[in-house]
Amino acid sequence: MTKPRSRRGGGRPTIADVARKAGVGAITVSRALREPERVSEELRRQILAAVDELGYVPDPNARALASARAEVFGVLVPSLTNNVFAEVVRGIYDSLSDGPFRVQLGNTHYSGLEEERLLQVFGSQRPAALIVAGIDQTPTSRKLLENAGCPVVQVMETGPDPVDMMVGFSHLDGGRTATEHLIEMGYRRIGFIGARMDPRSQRRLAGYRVAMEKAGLLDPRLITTTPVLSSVSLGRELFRDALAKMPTLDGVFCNNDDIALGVLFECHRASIDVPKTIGIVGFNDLDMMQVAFPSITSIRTHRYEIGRRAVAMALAAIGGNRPEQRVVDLGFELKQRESTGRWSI
Amino acid sequence: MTKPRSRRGGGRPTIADVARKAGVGAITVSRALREPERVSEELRRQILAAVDELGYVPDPNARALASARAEVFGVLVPSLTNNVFAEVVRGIYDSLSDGPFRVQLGNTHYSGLEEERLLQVFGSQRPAALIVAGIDQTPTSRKLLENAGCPVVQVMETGPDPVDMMVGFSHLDGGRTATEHLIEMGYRRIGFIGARMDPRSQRRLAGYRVAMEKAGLLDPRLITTTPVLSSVSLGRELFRDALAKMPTLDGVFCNNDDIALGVLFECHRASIDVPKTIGIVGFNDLDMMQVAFPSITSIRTHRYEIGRRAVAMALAAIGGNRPEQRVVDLGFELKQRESTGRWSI
DNA sequence: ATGGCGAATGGTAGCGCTACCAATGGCGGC
DNA sequence: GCCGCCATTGGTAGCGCTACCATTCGCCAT
Repeated sequence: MTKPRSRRGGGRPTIADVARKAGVGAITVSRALREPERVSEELRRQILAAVDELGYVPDPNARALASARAEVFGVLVPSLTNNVFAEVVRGIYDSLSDGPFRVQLGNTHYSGLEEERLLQVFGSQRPAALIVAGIDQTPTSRKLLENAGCPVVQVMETGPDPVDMMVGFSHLDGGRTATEHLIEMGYRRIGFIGARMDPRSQRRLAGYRVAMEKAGLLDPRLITTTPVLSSVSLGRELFRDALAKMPTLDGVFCNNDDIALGVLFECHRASIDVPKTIGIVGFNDLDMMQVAFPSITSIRTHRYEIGRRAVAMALAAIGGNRPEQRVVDLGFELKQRESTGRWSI
Repeated sequence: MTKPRSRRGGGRPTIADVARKAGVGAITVSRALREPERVSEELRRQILAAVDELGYVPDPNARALASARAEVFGVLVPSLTNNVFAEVVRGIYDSLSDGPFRVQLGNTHYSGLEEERLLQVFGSQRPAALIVAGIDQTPTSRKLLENAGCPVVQVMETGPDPVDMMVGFSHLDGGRTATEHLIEMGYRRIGFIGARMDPRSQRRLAGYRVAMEKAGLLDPRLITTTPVLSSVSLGRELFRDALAKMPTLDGVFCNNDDIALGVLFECHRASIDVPKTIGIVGFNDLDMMQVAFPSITSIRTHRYEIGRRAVAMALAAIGGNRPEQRVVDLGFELKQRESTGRWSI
C-alpha cells in the first residue's frame, strides 16, 4: 500500500522512475551512470535516453549515504580574499569542474581552532579527499586528518613530515633567495617588512635571517612585523615605521606583494628613489608587479599550479595509484625587475 | 540477524549509538539536537553528554536525504580571484559560519552555460537557499531558479524583475556618478576604459554614456573596451591604445580599479601628470586606491555587506518571515581623491 | 553431455536520519 | 469520575541510492 508517489521529495524523478521507463532494474541504471562499461551498449543507450527525457539528476546525498563516500573535496584555506589562496582555490575548482566531484570550501581565518572545527564538520561528510593549506596543523587537526580515511594533500609548503601528500615550495628558500638577490645587487641595510606573520611568513623571515647572517648584515632593528592582516596601506605604514627606526635603510624584502606595493607608493610620496635609494623585493609576483613603475622584483610562486597538482594527486590516490612522489616541490622563480636595479637603471 | 555493527560506515557513532547510551529513542536525540526546546531539560542534558562522550557528529547526507532539504547555501559567482566576488563570498561565509549551513560555491567563469550546468547540479541537492551573482540569467537559468523551491537572492546589482530577492546597487548610476565627477572637476575629453565587458561593466559604460551625452561630450572614439579578463597590465595596454587613438585625452573612467592602477602606472612611466594632464577614476575602491600615489578617486562599493545582507535575507526567508523589501539597494560612494584634483593639487 | 566460468542483470537490504503518527501520562474542566 | 488536551516521548516507515549477493545465460573446455 505505497503512497501514490514520493511523499516528501518535490516530485523530482528518481532512479526508480528512470529504471521503470527504461525497463530495467534500478541497479542497472546506477551502474550505467557510474560504470558505463559494465552495462551492455544497448541498455546503456536506453537508460541514457530515459535519463534525458525525465531530466533525472542523481541525488548526491542519497548517493553519499548509500556508498558511505561523498563525492566532495574538502578544501581548507586561511583566507578567501588573499589572492594567493584564491588562485589555489581556482586551480582546484578548474581541475574538478568536469568530474563528479564537488568542492566544500572552508575559511579558517588563520585560526587553528577554526581549522579543527571545520575538519570535524568536513569529516562528518566522509569526503573523497581533503586539501588543506599549510603544514602546521595542531595535534588535534593532524589526528583528524590522519583518521579522515581519504587522501589528504597539504598545500602551499613542503616539509619533512606529510600527513599523506604535499604540494608546495620552500618559503624559507624563497625568503633567502629574495634577500640574497638584494645583497648581490649591492644593498646592505636591508629591512624585512611583514604583516600577518603566519607560519609561511615566519619561514620567509627565517630565510631572510639566514641570508643576512651569512653576509654579516643581520641587525634585529631591520625587522618590522605585525600580526595585523596584510594590505597595501599597511605596507605603507610599516615602511614608515621601518624608516623611522632605521633611517639608513637601503632595501626591503617584503612579506608579500601588497606590502611591497605599499612601500613603493610611500617611496613615490616621499620622493625616495627606487631603486637607487631603496631596493624593493616582493613575494608571490602578482600581475601588477611587472606593471608597477618601477616594476617590482618578486618571487614568483605557482599558486594555480599548486591547486591543480593537489587535485591531480588526490584523484590518483582515489583511483588507487597513489603517486610514488608524495611530496612535490613546485619551486619558485626570482623575477628580477627595476626595483632592485641599483646600478643598471 | 543484524550484523555486528554498521557494515559500511567507518565505525563512527550514529544517532542510534547516542540514543542507546542516553537511554532514549533515536528520534528524541534528533529533536534534542535540532529543536532543543521540545525536549525536557533533563533528557537534553543526558543526550548532549552522550553526544560529547561518543564524539557524535550528525551525518549531513543522511539528514538531507531524510528531510528532503540540505543545509547548504548554493553560491554562484563568475570568478573566484576577482577581489570583488571574493569579498562577497567572504561576507557569505562569515555570516554562515556559526550556523548549521554549509556553502556550496560554484564558479561560472562568466558563462551562462556554465551557470545553467551548476544550477542543475546545485538543484539536485535541494539547497536551503541560492545566491547568484548578477541579474542577467539565461531563460533556462531563470527557470531553474524559479523552480528551485528555496529562497533565491541575486546579488551585486539591483533591477526591476527579481526572481525572488536582490541585494546590490545600480552600476549605471555608479558609472554616471564617476563620469559626472570628472566633468565637474573640469575634465572634458574623458575616456572609458573597460576590460571583460560583462553586463555590469556594460551598465557602467551606459552610465558613462548618459553623463557624457548630457554634457555634450560623448565621442565614440573615447571608448576602449575588450572582452579579455581584466588585469593591471591590461589596464596599462588599453590606456596606451586609448591615448594612441585619442592623444588629447584628459581623463579616464576605468571599468575597475585594476585597470585604473594600470593607467596610473603607465602615466608614471610616460611622465604624464596625474591629475593635471589626466584625471583617473576607478571602480570598487580597493584598499590600494587610497594608498596609491597620487591616490585614486573611485566608486566605493559594499561587497562584503552585500554578501552579509544576502545571507540575512535568505535566512529570514527560510525562517518564514520573508523580508517585505525584496530588493535592497546598498548604493555606493564616490571617494574623491588626488587623481581627479585637477585644480586643487 | 556436463561443468564451470565470466559477463550482464536484478533483488534485497540497508546507509543514518527524520516525517508522521501513535502512545503515554498528567492535569484541568465539567 | 470521565473526557479531552497538551507536553513528551517513541515506533515505523521511508528518503534515493548502492553494496552485496544471487541469478541467468551463453560458451568453451572436458
